[in-house]
Amino acid sequence: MNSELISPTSRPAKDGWHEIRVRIAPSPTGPVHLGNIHTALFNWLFARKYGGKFILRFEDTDLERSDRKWEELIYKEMRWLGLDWDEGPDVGGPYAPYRQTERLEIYRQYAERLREQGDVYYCYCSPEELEAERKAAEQSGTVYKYSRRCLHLTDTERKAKEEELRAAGRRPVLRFRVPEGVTLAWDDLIRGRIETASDTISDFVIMRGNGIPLYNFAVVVDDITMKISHVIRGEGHISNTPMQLLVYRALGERPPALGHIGHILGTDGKKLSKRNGDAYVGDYRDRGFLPEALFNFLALLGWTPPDGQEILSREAIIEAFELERVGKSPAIFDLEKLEWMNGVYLRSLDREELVRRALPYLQRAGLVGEPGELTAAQREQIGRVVGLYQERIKTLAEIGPATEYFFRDEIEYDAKAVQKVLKAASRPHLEAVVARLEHLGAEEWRVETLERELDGYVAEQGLRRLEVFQPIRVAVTGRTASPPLFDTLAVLGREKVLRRLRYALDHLVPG
RNA sequence: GCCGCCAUCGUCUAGGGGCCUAGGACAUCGCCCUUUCAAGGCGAAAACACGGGUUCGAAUCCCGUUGGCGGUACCA
Repeated sequence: MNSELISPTSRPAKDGWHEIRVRIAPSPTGPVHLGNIHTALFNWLFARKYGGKFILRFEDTDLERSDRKWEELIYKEMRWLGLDWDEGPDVGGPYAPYRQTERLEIYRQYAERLREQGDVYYCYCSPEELEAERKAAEQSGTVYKYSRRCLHLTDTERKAKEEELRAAGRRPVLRFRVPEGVTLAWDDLIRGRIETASDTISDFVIMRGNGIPLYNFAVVVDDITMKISHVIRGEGHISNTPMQLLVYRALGERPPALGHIGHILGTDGKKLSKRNGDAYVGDYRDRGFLPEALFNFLALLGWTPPDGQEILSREAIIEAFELERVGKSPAIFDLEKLEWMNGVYLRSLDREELVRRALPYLQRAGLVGEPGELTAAQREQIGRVVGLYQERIKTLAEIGPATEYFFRDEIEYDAKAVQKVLKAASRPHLEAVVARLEHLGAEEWRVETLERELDGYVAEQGLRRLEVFQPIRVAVTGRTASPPLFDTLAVLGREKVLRRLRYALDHLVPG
């Protein structure tokens, strides 16, 4: 058995790696999936931890689905999360180009070399013929492997096939000749040794007739030519690895260190999708999650720092990050924990920063104008409002609905709240409150004075605060739950409060 | 079907033969604080998938079973 294909398990910067070079190679065919950004994060952390390079490269050989707009989105999401890259299509680098469709000549040369060595051969089979082979294998219950009929063609047969294809306006594909009796093995950075017998692998296509390379070939050529030292990717790639090892071997190259991390799954244990939770990075931005919270949360999916700390700054995560502490089992994405963590980060923001982050969401809710057009006074007022909700929201998207009653003149009254609290029995209390508050001028409208008046009334009448406060609360906010009453009244302002109190007096329900 | 990977509370995980009557976090429940809602404090409930080995001793090592996931493409 041939076992020389072991890739190094060495730790970086400890034995002989001149430079740590890792990469993330997404295909720009759609929105950025959380799983991809998770993989990107781990690569980024690894590079940053060991002073290596983090490279961004696009695998855009799926011509049908690849689009520049998706490339732009990848840039955007990476920047949003704070994952910066040292080399990439936009910033260039010593191993440019970083887009596979611009590297076709490179693949052609490597393919040509493999052909000269006899490691690949032309295959003229049509999709229909291959399909028939597969069907036959399936029916006879044997494992499907390409028949290799094109490998054994005589010269005249080959000529004929060539003509046939040319007439149809097509060219043959290049197929890899998988050797028999070889053990393809590597010591996975996070799973230990993994082995596969080459006999279980069918001769795979490495290049289409049109010169577009296929994944298992292009990825190897890119990693070789870009001098990638460590490949950290999702466990879905484990089954591709043996084929890639074959290509490295044929090319006489030592494979990079390989590490396969677990996938991120939805709550049903299946791949993340709309059904079991949002799958794309942008979804989480829209829902009001802070990038630093998502960063922290994603880092903890499949990795834990030695001290078990959960709330960690970006710097602390880089500092503590070790591939040795990355787990191998898949992780279910727990939205509730993310929400908790987002709340923690939200609460840690200072007032000014909170306003800055909340503004886009308030705007989207139609409650405030363009950030640039706000007066200092308006900004100040927004600050007071969001301040009241800072420890009451888990995501920024909640800020609009939560604070609506501060911004609108007309508010919506929750029907159940009205039924329960705004009863005729509260009339004397509300009237007394209006009478007391009316005397307060706008300049006296402060938490202390409001507290003095309202508590004064409660004390004089020997009431419980709740009896008086809840009707007021529902009258001015439309609901039974709000920030502390005095604060709410103070921020709401004299005019809105008195107007709503009077309105409520006109609309009390029986009881 | 075949090949491969994975398997500790509902979830994320600690644990790498005795320190485990299995620890932490989220969620849940209870109590405290309290003008409501939060936040915060305290506490409770909750797991080593199953079966064989190895060993004086197994959550930790080995084998099998079961389950989940992935691959089996001229997708990446």
